Amino acid sequence: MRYPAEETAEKHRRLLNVAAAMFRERGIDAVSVSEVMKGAGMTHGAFYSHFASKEDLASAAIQEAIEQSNTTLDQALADPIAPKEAYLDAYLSPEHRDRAQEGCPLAALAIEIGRRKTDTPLLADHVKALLRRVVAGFRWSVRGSERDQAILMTSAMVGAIILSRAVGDPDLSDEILAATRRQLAAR
Amino acid sequence: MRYPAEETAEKHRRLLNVAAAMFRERGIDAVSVSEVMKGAGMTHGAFYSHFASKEDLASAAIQEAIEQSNTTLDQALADPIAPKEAYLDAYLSPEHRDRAQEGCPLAALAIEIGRRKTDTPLLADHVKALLRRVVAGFRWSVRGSERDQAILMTSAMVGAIILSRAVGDPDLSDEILAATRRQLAAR
DNA sequence: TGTACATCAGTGAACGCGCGTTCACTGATGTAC
DNA sequence: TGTACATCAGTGAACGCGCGTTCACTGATGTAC
Repeated sequence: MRYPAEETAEKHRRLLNVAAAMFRERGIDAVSVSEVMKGAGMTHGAFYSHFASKEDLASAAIQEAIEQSNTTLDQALADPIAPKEAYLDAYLSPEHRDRAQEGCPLAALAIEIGRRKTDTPLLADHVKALLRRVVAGFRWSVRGSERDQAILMTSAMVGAIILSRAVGDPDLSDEILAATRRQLAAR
Repeated sequence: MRYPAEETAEKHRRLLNVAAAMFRERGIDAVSVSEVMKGAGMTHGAFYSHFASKEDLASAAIQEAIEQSNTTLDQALADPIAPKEAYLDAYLSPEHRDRAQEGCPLAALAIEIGRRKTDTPLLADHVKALLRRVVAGFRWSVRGSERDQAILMTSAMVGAIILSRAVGDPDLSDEILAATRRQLAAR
């Protein structure tokens, strides 16, 4: 049967949010179309009224996750005293490590996206924009190499979250986050 | 038919090497048992004469990849002049980025291993040993925080390779490697 | 404003396919005598 | 040293299963008049 336009748009939005969360938590390949549809309260057949393919959903969900994650940086940049420290605190926190489904898409999907190639441009644009904002928005101790420092910071943050999730050991995991935070805040 | 013991052991070794390479290149989930067997020149049925399950092969192949990757650090530590710079040069090189199949298992599999949980202890032990050797084997500019510096270095190296593989853009990819290298060498 | 009908998002059965795993079978090797 | 036979790695067909995708059907909505 036909449905009201606003209801359809709302379901589409719900689908994107559910997919963006499930993909980040478990990986794109490991999540089935049926699971996403079930998560949004529908049956799998309706999927193709919203997206042309799973590949298509993946791109849209990655874009959605990128947009969501940008608000974390927005909030840190709004900190009048120490935006860099606010960003480090939020990103390198045990909460972020334990909640991949609403966390940084780079830390959750970068390896998988690197392999599927289709969505690498999406990530490239995101990283470029991220670096630009980080270079301009944070205070850097060494002059002249701001962009290099922003790249090191980004690499280390992404790497630290990934490693903290990959080592089961809670002590080592916490230490990786804390040490990376200390080192990056000290510069 | 029965086969000579040495021939069987050789096939087992070949299986491990093929799996360690294919898993790093394409991810554990994306590689099928049949593909690994074909890569080792056998048919899929023989797989269960060598491993109890794909899960079992995954653990063994991760261990194999870890051991292989340790020789990269061995070589750098053997450098009499600048072991840290030698390690950074080898790890943060375009060659390493482009050859995941023979590269660092952390950069290739950390996210997937973080999700499957079974093999997180393997990675924890690897990271602990890696940090110990890096702390002891490299020269550190700031005294007292050697372990923190080693953790930042490891996080940044792993993150930089993952990001350099995830952004399609060749210029940005090269820049991420070069900037991370410059920043880590400067300390 | 009321009526007739085309639209199309959602349902659930069905599709072909490749997955991990099992199994009956083969036959040279390694062992017992 | 020669003979008889148990072993077991490898083959390839077959298993059930879940995947992404397709399809005939439904029926309230939105549109045309």
